[in-house]
Amino acid sequence: MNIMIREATIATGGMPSSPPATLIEAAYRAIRRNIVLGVHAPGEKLRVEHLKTQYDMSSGTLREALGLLVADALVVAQGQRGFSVAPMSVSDLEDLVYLRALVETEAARQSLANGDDDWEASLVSCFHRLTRAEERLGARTAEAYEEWERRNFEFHEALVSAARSRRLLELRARLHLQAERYRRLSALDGPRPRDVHNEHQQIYELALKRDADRLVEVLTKHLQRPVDVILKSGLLTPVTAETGKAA
Amino acid sequence: MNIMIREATIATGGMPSSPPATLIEAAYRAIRRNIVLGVHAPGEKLRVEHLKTQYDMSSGTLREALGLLVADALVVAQGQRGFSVAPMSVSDLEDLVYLRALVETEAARQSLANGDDDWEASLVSCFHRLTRAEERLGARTAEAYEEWERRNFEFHEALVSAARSRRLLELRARLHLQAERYRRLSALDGPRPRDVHNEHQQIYELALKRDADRLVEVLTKHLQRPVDVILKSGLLTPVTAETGKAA
DNA sequence: ACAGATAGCAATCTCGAGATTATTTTTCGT
DNA sequence: ACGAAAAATAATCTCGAGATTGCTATCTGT
Repeated sequence: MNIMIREATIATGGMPSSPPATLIEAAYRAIRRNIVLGVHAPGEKLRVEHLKTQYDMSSGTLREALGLLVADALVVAQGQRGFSVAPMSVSDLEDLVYLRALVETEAARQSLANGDDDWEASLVSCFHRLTRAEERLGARTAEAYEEWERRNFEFHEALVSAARSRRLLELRARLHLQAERYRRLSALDGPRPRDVHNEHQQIYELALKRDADRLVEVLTKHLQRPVDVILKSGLLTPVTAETGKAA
Repeated sequence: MNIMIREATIATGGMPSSPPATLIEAAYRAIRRNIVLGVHAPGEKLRVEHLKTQYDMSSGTLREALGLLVADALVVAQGQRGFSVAPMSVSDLEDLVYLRALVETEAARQSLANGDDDWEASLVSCFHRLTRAEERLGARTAEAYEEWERRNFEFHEALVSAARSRRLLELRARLHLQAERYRRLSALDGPRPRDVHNEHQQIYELALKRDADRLVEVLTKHLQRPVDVILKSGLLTPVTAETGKAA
């Protein structure tokens, strides 16, 4: 009846992903993508009835998909008052970046301690690809940005991939996903390719030198940067999108 | 029709909890409790059909409850092959304790940095109650143990309660919940009240002295202790309940 | 005119049956 | 007798309708 829906509404969220086996997963990815892209604004109420017409699925399926999104902290469930998109705010961003710095730096420390030759090889490879993507970023095209985003993700993933703690890596992935909405926001203001590349270069070199302490410093700054961009650009007003109609 | 089910099957999971507003939450708590208590063994397949007769609920409701438990990492969903209780293993325990140490010590650092007079007061109060509960632990009754567990929880909660990061505290709570199964296991081998009390005393004093570095040391050891107990007692065999029939 | 209460409405929560998929058992061929 | 394919079985996944709950607007009384 509505099988092609999968092909139509689903899009890989940027990172490599296996095809969705179940309808729930399909709905989950579709809604997640639309939240990250801002189609569903922060604070917006997600009425199942309305979503049913939008995604052409049954209420039960959508409910379960929303449940998965609640686990990702992209949707909040208000008791028996339905669901709504998780609000964005400056304090939430600061909290998120703080925890990401903690987790990301710890994962990096583990990686530096455990990384073998294969790890180094993949880091070298990913850094090379990232550098090329950063060069192409001058074109200011959407495709170039998409590729840079993917390469950036892969580079940071390769950096921490030698960490042994399964939970730490899962947590890192979840926080990365939560940060994606804010990342989109800071990208609107225009990135500063040169500074970003310099930081990546430092991270790369320090990682190969196994200088964990200095790497942690640079990584922390690297994660902090988008916060400053967003704050100074005023894209995120102090009180943001509570009811869904802000500037 | 079956309203009294709530009263019958639901039991507060140990920590203070508001009455469940929705049936899903009721099912969630009931199943969670049974997993923590070991009624549902690690690795056991949770067939919805079977659970339906056990909890007297509809399949949809149980599915959503299981979804919530997946978010807590107490249940794993294997694609479209149904749900099963998250397995327990030595490596999983080590991973869990490692991350708990990271999160708990970081939260403690934040608390020491931000804690005001009210925080100190609640810490003093909780430590006092915990001490009394530890004295009563000599009775070896189930009630005494239940109370000690509650006081222990409250003491550690009070310790980190001044931390500002919302996500950090939520993560901490989630990890605490995941650790509860292993805690039950180590409790079977018999606790060593004297050592535990000594550690609590140290933690208490170092917290009031705001000696973060030494507190982190003691806290880490404190969290590590149950691991040693479980390993030495052999309660957790190296290969555990993967499929129910070890390899 | 304002406050409280009641009636109506909308959305959610809950449920059981049908469709789809994975697993097991049986059967056939070599 | 052993291996592989196919049918039967059992579970899950999906769906739409009914019951319950929360919210809103109107109405009445002071």
